[in-house]
Amino acid sequence: MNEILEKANKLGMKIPAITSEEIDEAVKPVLREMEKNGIKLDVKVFGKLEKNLASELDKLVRSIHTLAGRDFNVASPSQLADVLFDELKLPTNNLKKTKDGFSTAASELKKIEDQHKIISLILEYREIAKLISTYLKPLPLLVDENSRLHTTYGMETSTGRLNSSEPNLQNIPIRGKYGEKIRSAFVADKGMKLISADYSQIELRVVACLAQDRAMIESFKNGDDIHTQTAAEIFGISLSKVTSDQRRKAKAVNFGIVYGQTPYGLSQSLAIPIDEAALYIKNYFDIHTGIKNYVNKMITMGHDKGYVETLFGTRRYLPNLKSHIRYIAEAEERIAINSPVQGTAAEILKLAMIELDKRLSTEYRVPSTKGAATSSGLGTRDSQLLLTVHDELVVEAPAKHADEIAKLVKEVMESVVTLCVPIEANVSIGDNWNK
DNA sequence: ACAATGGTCC
DNA sequence: ACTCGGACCATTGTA
Repeated sequence: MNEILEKANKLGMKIPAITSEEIDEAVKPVLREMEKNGIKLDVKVFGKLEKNLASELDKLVRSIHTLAGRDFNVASPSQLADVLFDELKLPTNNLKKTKDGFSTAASELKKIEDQHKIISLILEYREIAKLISTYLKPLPLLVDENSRLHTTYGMETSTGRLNSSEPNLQNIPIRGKYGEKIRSAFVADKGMKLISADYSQIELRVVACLAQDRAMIESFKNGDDIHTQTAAEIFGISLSKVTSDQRRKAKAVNFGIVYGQTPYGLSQSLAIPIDEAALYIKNYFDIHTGIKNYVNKMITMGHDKGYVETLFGTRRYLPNLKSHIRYIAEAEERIAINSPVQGTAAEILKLAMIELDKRLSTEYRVPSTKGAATSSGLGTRDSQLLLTVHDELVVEAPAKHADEIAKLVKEVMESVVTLCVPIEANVSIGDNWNK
């Protein structure tokens, strides 16, 4: 048993006596089953959306060419940079540079969005082109005879997370103008429902416990809105005075904590001055001394042992920690901070998958030898795990028993480990992945 | 075939 | 001078 686990159990957390290697062995067959199950895609919805967006895209290209004064390939960053910065002479003050010339990344273009009408059109072009080329066109070509998509899950990431490829079903759009529409095309089969369950702030809860951060543990125990709580702390105001913009900034601070926060990184993600970002971080660490200690501890451990590890013992080796090139060493420090958190969260989800698969097959699955209902009253089809997206599980279940199975999913996810704070899963039932 | 750039997700 | 953690994939443009 590793140090972290020993200490965790002493602190009253109930952590199963199992190693990361054993978790991985046990989750493998579950993954193979999920791959075989697949998820149904409503190809018609995709077809209609593609048609509509293709014509949108066409209009956008024409408008962009008109505003530019000539035809060019909007999808080419180098041609686009020529048009924007050489020909239209848009300001390049705060813009990041690439190897040759200025960046045309969306985050950079947003800084000059009010300088020319063409910018917002380009951003819209990019959004739509992305959806068509990455999702709307390729995915329908991959469905089987039952219109189901089958991904391949891998376990070779450096933190212990799972990955999904061919196709990747872990980056299906959810935000933006068309995210919901795309997700709604992932549907339950006839007579079935999709149950989607995601952990709420699992990584922050994990780091609160790994770091034994008093303030954060208190917040989670109280069931506070963690981002509002953080806003009150870093702005030095009372909870009721927190504005939505302050909450947004605090949310970025909380995300940053898990990534190994730097003033520069926070300033980039919020598009604010570095000084301002540095102040937020300072204020945060003044209150969250546990987190501050955790950060130092992981870096020290990385230096002493050459690796850091998760609750269940997944190791991340850190050969670059002693690099004399500053930014290389600093990047490795952020990895040292993030890996135990991201990796532990991944282990918790794997444990939930293993347990849920077990419960679904013993309690809610029709024996394959018979087509008839069982004593549990289920119909002729199984309930089954379909997808895993880092902190989310998607299950397909007979409509008649969706409520019951949704309760089981939530129960399993929330009790598979007992951390120092409650872990909460939000569950929804619907005909598609949207809800 | 491969690197660079950009973008989607957690 | 210059970066935030982990993935996968599309397109462009060069080799």
